[in-house]
Amino acid sequence: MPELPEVETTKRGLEPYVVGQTIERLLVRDARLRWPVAPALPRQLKNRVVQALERRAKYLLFRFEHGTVISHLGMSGTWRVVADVANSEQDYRTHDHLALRLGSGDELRYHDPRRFGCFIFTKMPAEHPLLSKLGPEPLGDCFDGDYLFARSRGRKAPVKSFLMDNHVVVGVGNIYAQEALFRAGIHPLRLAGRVGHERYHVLAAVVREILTVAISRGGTTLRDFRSSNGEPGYFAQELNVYGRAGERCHGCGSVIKQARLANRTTGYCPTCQT
DNA sequence: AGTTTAACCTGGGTGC
DNA sequence: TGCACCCAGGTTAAAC
Repeated sequence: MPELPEVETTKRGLEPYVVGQTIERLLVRDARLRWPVAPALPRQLKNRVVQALERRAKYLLFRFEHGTVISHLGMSGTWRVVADVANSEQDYRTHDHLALRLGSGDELRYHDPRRFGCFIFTKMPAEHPLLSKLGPEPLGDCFDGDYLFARSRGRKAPVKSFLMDNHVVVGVGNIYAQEALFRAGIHPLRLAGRVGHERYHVLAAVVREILTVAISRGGTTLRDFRSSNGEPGYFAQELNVYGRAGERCHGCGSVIKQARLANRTTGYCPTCQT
């Protein structure tokens, strides 16, 4: 589920429930996430106050006075808020791996069937390997066509791989990489170093627009964090190539093709994308 | 150093 | 029903 827009939506949804709250208890029901949840973590967080909840790339950052929890949703992670938890403590669902009991009486529960997510505490987040090498935010000021053009010179990887590289720019996942390249008219297999300045200008603008629109969609589908999440709609109606192999291009009517790139399915229009 | 590949997991769908 | 396979919104570490 989580691409950048959903992580952002999750962050905005949790924020009012968690910021300023004291962690009364962290319950680790299953520590086997991408990296095991440290046995010391419940003790480290007990009675600490969440100063802020932020997003960097697809990471959620729980800020405390003494450090930061770096959390990721992996491929299948979700958070939800359970209100008045004293009366519903036993209704944990399968794959509810973490439970954060808050001073308010609410409980934040982390659910992740595939367990690709993580929940790591560090005192120096800026130096943490997971964060220190990340590229700029796609919705931030540093990301534009000039930047992409400069970074891509000499690169021989396909432009789609380049766009999905977290060292280049963060938050562009498999769906939005495909959709952005379609809208920019760029073939996903074209070498990054052989895409021109003007096309990178278009690509950067399109990435921004797609993510911005998707965030607005996520905000509507995931607004109620106190009930179980409905499946996000992602803007299924606006999808042009993702999951559409064999169907007709919305632009020209050609049959959408599919390629395998870095083990990821990649749809594209052989006519519109060059 | 840049690029590709394998690996981490569960669950849902498909085909035999 | 069962089973064997393939696929899935991500990312790192290892291998070319």
